[in-house]
Amino acid sequence: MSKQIKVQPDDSTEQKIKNAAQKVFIQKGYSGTSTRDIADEAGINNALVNYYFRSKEKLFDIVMKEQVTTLFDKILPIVNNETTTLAQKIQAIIDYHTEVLLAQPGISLFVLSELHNQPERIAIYMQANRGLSRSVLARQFKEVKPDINPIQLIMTVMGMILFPFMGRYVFQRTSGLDNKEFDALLKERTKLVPALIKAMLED
Amino acid sequence: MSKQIKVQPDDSTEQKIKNAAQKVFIQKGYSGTSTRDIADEAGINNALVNYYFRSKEKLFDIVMKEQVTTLFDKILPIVNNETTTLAQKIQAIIDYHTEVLLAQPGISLFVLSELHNQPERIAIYMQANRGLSRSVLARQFKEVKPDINPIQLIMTVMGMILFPFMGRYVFQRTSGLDNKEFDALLKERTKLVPALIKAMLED
DNA sequence: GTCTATACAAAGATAGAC
DNA sequence: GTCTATCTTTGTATAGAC
Repeated sequence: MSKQIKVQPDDSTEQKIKNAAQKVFIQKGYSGTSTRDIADEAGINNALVNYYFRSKEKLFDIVMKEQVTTLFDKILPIVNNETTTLAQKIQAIIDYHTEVLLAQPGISLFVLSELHNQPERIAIYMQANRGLSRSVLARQFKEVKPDINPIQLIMTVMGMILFPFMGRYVFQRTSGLDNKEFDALLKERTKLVPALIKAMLED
Repeated sequence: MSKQIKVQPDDSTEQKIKNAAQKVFIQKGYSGTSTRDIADEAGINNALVNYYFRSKEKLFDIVMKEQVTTLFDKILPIVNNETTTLAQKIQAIIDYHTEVLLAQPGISLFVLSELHNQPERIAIYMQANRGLSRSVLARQFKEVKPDINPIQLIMTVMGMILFPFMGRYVFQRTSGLDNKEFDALLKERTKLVPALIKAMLED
């Protein structure tokens, strides 16, 4: 009698294709990926990619939109929270991005790279455009540092957190650290970076 | 009698192809670029690409190696200078990268992206591997901050400088600034970033 | 050295059988 | 809904004329 009531199956063919597409697109980029790669990764016939998503481009749009949302749109509630301090917001952004990227390390490089390769499509992906510079965070920053554009703060925080993930391969090589040790370094940055920003705000 | 003595012509067909390849590869990435794109950009027949460089892959290797050198290897003399202070080194790195990227804004995203897409070829491109962590700069940093891995400093500095160039399109959009204004912001960072790092070293 | 023409392979997409 | 087979386009590379 405890029958499941029509749960969306996460192992439906459509979902399998989407998951596979996300993985392969992030790894190889749009033009480096063939629809056959995706079909192979999903373990299904290559004709089904077109059957479910009409074209490679449409499937890519879906994946890309999701990653842009994860990277940018989801921090909007944080930066527009009226009840938190500036320092709390920064810490929250740092913690969020670190958590996301530890789970899916490739997305920041993927998103920025594809936006660079296809700037004419940026409008399709980015919706919350002026979200950052008109945010509560920007207003709070201006009260402390009226001479500095708030975008400088955003770029600084994001650069310090995201960049090590984007260049991980290089940095891990030059430092000789293994995966576990480097992960520890990345987590250490969730404390190191706020300390730096604190100095920026007080000085 | 004042005859030029065999100057390498920068407008030779071979050079035109290399210049075109650099431009197109940086714009579209390896797999997004066709040899016809390169030939068109160079204004020559597409057969000549293979004639001069044997294959797309070999041509790419040449371009890529050059960009990696520009981005990483060329700062080695700076970080290994025995006569400069830590703060001077950091300022020099910042000034160098800012200058390079203002002239050629795409290279950091290009290099990191291709290294990510083709990690198995990283050995071909990166030679000065342990250069950073065994540098004079690393030694000097350890004297001030023995508890922090010097790679944290490197990642922080590079992240703060390079990241705004990598996400320029996004940030310019969210800030509503035009090209000139955003360039000014980028230059402002050559002073803003060292001030932050100073706080990191003193605290 | 440079061009035209073309061979050859890879990739996106569709038709039609099951 | 899923498969096989195939059409078409695009892209890499080479042969051969000039």
